[in-house]
Amino acid sequence: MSNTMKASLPVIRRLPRYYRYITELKNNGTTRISSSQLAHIMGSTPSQVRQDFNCFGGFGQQGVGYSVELLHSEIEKLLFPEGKLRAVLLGAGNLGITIGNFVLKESTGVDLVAVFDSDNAIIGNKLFGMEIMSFDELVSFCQNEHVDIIIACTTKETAENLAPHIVETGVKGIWNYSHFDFSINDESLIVENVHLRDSLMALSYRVSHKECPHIQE
Amino acid sequence: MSNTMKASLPVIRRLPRYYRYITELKNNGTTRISSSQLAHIMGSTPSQVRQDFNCFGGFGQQGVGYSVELLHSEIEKLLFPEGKLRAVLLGAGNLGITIGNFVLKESTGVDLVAVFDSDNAIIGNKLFGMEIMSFDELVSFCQNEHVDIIIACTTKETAENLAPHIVETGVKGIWNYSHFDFSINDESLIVENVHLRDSLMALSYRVSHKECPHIQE
DNA sequence: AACTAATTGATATTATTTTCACAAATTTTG
DNA sequence: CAAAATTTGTGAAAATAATATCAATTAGTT
Repeated sequence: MSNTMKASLPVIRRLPRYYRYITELKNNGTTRISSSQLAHIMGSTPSQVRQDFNCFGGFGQQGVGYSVELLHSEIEKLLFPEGKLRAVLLGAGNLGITIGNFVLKESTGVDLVAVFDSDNAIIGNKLFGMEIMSFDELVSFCQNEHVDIIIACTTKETAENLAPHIVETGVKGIWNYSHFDFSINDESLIVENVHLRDSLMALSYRVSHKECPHIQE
Repeated sequence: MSNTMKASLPVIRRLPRYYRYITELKNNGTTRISSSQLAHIMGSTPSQVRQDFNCFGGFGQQGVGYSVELLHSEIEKLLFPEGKLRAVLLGAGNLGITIGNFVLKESTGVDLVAVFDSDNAIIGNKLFGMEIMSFDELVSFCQNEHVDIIIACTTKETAENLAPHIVETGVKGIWNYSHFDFSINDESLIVENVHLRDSLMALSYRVSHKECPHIQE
């Protein structure tokens, strides 16, 4: 039955939103939903909803719709098939602390297991109940403790310096908040960039060019 | 000469990255660059670079390439055509403080002019040298002080409650960190979502399905 | 038990985005 | 100064993504 081609990046990026809304529906006590209802909530089209789910074999039943319970558990399995991922935080500054807090309190599926920084003044201090470690210990820690992802909240320069060692750590992905673009974006190491400045600039462009994008010649 | 069709969203989202790298080149003292060199830095193709710039009329010279100086100033004009945007921060919690700091210290083109929160315990306190105001004052402040964008760092619930009043404020855009999806995403009000949880989940999916996306039937 | 309405899964079509190909313009070289 | 080497701008082609269509399936109704 299952069609099951590889899901494209646009589809993957919609999965968390499906999960978000379906979790809400589940908590509401809704048990069944149609592609059109879901499309309405998502601001997309019924076709897209069905097409998206069919990338993974299709979770619905013709004539009936989708079971919210089933959708929820299937998408959860897609997002976190191997249980929780183990993450380490690089950079215990303002941003690092905020993101670390977020991961600890508001994220599903990811455990924060260590914090690293370059500043000798704070190494050894406790953060989130963990001792802040030196970057010197990063590679061996990751190798020994089975770390899945690195959360990079450092400066551009620090990220740049660390980059050559990242491959040695054996991690599978980087959640990157630094202004440095980790170029190793192949199958062996996936980089998810959260470039706040870029996002703000894109908003600025769109806000400034709402009407009158450019004069047609 | 200028082709000048409306720039598509993918093009707009690449603009800040161009700006980032071109600023670096400019600071390096590089004066000229070709589309292939720039493509190499950006991890894209020469064609795409040229096509992108041609959305805005094309900044290059045949046989020569692009002037780094000119590219920099032209893209800057595209991103911030009306000078700095005026922004207000909603939510003075952990995330709000971090993002506010970021805007004050690391962003180009955006000024933070006020901070709002719902918590009576902190209203009146100073943050970034500004008195934290109550949400009750939001609409009138925005109307009187010509605010361009709202930075939403509140809870989902607070964002949901505020949503109906956002149109009244007259702002042109929302930089949204809340888990609430502002649905009014039309020409009159542009929403740029920074859904950290979604981004982390997308990373989780990609990390977990690196090899073996799904078995081809 | 047959008929109607609803709804998915799958295929086809359309739209969008990226890449290719080449003429036009410029610089460099012999 | 002509020829060769670059390199952009632009229109065409290819690839990708979104939407529409419709047969197949199910639930409900009379």
